[in-house]
Amino acid sequence: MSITAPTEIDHRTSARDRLLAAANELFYAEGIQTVGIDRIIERAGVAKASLYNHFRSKEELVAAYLASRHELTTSRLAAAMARVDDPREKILAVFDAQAQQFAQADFNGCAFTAASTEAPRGGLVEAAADEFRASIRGMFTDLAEQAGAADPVTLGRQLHLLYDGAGLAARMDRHDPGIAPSVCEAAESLLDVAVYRGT
Amino acid sequence: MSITAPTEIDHRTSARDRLLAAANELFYAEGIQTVGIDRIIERAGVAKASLYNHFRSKEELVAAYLASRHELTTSRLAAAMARVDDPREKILAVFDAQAQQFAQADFNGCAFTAASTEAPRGGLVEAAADEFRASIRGMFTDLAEQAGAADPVTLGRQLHLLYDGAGLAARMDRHDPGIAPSVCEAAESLLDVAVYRGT
DNA sequence: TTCCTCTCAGACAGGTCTGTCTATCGTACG
DNA sequence: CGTACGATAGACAGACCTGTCTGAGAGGAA
Repeated sequence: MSITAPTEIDHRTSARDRLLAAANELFYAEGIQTVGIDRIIERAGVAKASLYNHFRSKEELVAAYLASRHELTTSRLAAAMARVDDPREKILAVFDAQAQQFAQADFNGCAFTAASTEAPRGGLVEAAADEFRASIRGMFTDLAEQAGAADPVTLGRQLHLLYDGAGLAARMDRHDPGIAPSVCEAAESLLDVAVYRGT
Repeated sequence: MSITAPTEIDHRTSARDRLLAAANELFYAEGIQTVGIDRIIERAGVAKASLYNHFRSKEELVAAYLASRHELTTSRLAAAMARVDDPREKILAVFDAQAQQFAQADFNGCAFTAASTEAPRGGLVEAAADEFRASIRGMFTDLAEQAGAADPVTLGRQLHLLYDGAGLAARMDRHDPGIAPSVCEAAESLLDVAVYRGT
């Protein structure tokens, strides 16, 4: 855990990007309340006035951090789905991509869930979380429909439940390696029953 | 909630109980970081010195709050399970009891999950969360075995994943009424596949 | 009575935080 | 060359936090 230079700060990149990178690292690893503005600007190598020049408040910085997470996660899932053709395999590819995240050393659960428990209700964080969840939900519902589920809305919901539970358990149980296989098995079971195909 | 009897001992436990009740309300509804000691003692009608007479620190008060939650939740689930005989119905009774919690107006997700995202790693909160999760996991594994699952450990894990996901989704999606039925259906599907019984 | 213990109300210290402001520095551009 | 602008370092205000301490009150026990 080298405090000195965990990430090389490239002063050619804009102050805004450096702030977002620092926010990503620190907010995700340690939480929003415990990481103060001073730590962000120190890591980013940026003056405090510059931060408040790019973002009106800490909450806006948090919202930008979540927006970047949203983009990163959905594009990663989209890439995983694009690698296969069969809808059923696309669903499994999503859970596979999720499992790869669990294996990362810096994995710390869903950023939106964590931010939502720390932020006040009705703010920018809640809005960002709602948007993210709607996106994931839509993805699963579409996949359920393509896979031929009799009730795509319900199967989409169930897959989302599984996705949520997996992310939460992986954080709470600290990378328990037994989670990922159980998740994939469960997804297949839910699929089988919903598509009425038998095992 | 014991009625106050004017003995010395009851006065002592009364202050402690009032503090725990206040902690339960405020920590659960608003989070641990955002609720300060002053709000706790004001709600409990207790002096600050009395709080630090009963608990060495805020973290210890939080740990006591989580311990009371642990006891409350596990006894509620045990009562729900005791009402039926068939192991399969016991499993559904657990998810039914959980769904009843979702319907409560003050439901705000899993207290252990929330506390864990706010607390530093390696403290009393993490220990309490680990204990709680192990208890729930053991319950599901036992039920899976009683239900005749071919692989009770895996089914127990999957039911736990479902339980986690349901609690998380119910908070993030703000009591979406579609969650509970989907959870029960999913539990049945997982059971059916694991017990090899067909639908 | 006197003592002893618990309680209350609140001041206080020492630290944190966000957001604003000043004052200086470097550099691009007219 | 001169000017304008963005960035920097850091002080500052105002609010919050936890945990300690003081002083006083109430009630049971010797």
